[in-house]
Amino acid sequence: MSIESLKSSKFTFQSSVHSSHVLQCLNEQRKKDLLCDLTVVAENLSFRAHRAVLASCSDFFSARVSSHTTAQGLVISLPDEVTAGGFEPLLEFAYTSKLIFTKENVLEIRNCATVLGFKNLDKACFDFLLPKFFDSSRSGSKVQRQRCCKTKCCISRDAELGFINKDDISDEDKLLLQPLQLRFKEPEPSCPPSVAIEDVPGDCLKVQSESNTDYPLLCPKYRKFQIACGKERSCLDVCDLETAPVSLVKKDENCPLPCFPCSSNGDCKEISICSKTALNGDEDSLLSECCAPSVCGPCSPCMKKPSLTSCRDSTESICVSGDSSKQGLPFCSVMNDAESAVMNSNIETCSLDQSNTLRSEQRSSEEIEVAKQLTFWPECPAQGSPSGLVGKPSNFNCLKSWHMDPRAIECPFLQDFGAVGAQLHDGEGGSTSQGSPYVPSNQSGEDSDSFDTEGDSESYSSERVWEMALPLSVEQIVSLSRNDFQQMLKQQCFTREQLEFVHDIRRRSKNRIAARRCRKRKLDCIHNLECEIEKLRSERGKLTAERMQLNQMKVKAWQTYSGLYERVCAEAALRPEQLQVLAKYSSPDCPLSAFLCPSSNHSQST
DNA sequence: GGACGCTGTCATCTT
DNA sequence: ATAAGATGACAGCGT
Repeated sequence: MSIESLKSSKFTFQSSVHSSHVLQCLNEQRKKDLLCDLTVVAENLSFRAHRAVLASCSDFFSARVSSHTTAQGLVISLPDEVTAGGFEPLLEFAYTSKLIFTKENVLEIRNCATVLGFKNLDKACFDFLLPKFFDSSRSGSKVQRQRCCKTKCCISRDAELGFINKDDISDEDKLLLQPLQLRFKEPEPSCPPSVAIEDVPGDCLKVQSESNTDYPLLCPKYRKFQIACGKERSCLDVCDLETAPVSLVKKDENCPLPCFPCSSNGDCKEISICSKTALNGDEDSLLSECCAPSVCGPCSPCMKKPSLTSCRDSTESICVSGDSSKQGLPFCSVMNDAESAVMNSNIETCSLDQSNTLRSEQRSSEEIEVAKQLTFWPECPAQGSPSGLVGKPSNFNCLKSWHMDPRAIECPFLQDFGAVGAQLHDGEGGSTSQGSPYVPSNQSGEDSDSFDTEGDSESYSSERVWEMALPLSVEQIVSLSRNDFQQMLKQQCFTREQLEFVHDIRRRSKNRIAARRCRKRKLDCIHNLECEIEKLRSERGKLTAERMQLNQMKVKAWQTYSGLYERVCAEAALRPEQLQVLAKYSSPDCPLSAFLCPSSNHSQST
């Protein structure tokens, strides 16, 4: 395609975050009851909403809303079978794409979803999920799991392998299981439904209960601190807030701080399902959006493949529409994740043309030419390569140079550091990190010494990530579970240098986080011990005062009884030998003894 | 310029 | 065997 023809081409900018932003704004409006034009009544509760939103999610609302022309004040009473408890999560889902449910209410929600004709949920979610929840047929072989971290690990591993049956899990296990990211076994390698119970990078999730001595579920690693800090420990100590995925934060009324959904009774099982399909309408991908690391190939079908970062991912893509009439096929080139990682952005390359190999050469040069027409594209060699666009060194170079252009910093595409995805081939181009003329000389190559002493290690790591042309961010390298990480390494074609770097980044980042946790625990422990010391001091003061008071009372009582004894003995006119016998069988504390030998006993009692 | 606190990293141990 | 996390020790940096 010539430059002239490209100049006459139409360009399309497609933002995949736009829709989620819009939805988010709508949700905020709903919460503030702004621009809401619909009241939904379920049982005795009413919910405000935007009719357009509900109509777009639900057949029921679509039918009901379209039959009303009232501009304002439309009130829709839901059928009796739709409960408020079942509807509310659906309403949340309509505005957030996330369905939060428990094992207890999943059936209720499913029923409501069915009645209301909630799209994207029925088949993709419940039909898959419910058997996992309620099928007890697969529970036979499960062994009794140990509590604490090992439980989590076992469950995590089983869950990742898809062998888990939630019925097999004890309440404590559920507690541990809940924040994990479960991926049930996928029947098909492509586009399988999955359930996400999102992952917690932290460790044991048992929050200390009121009893304070309830340690059994704690990880032994934490037990020392837990025991040392005793009662003062709170959920904050266990929950790693720094790395907690927001979407799984449960609002625990017992915990003033946002923490993972743990409760003292061990009964926590809220599960969050993220769905992009509410935005893109891809029903099949409903549950796959929250799961395993996967490599997105260049073709549209693979867009359904699980995306590692889908729960938080926001992607931007540039869609360059070529002249389809000349191409013979629709041509949509979206720069792929490989490049996107290089640019710390999510610019995908995907061709609707299944035979993308043929066109990739054209596309690479075309894209460069097209990009040149965008004002922020700097000069770069328009090299073609028959090996395909993805991961081609020429494009990397271009993209790198683009990234390094100061103007590009303002480019919204470069704001996100997100997507995992495209394959990064190191074929004929070799390592893109080696000898790239676009990499600043002071940052190229291995410079571990300077790395260690860089001021901002994390940002430096991020820089290195794109220097190394890695298709994922530091955050992703660190936050991947072990299995996911291994899977990712298998799927990516890393050079040895890249591999070492990824491992290095992961190790150091994890250790950095661990060191922070460790220091925080120490500080918390010190603080708690200080509090404990204060408390003990205060308690000691109280006890000392109490003891003095009791002593005074004792003296007073002794004096009183002493007087009474004296009177009794005097009135009884006991003879001395009778008094001796009486004293013999009296305790030394008895006033009679003092009466007989006042000096010794009195001084003793005081 | 030294003390101090914070932070990242490494080495080592435990799980 | 391997990975992950915890933690002591050390070093660099800023105040």
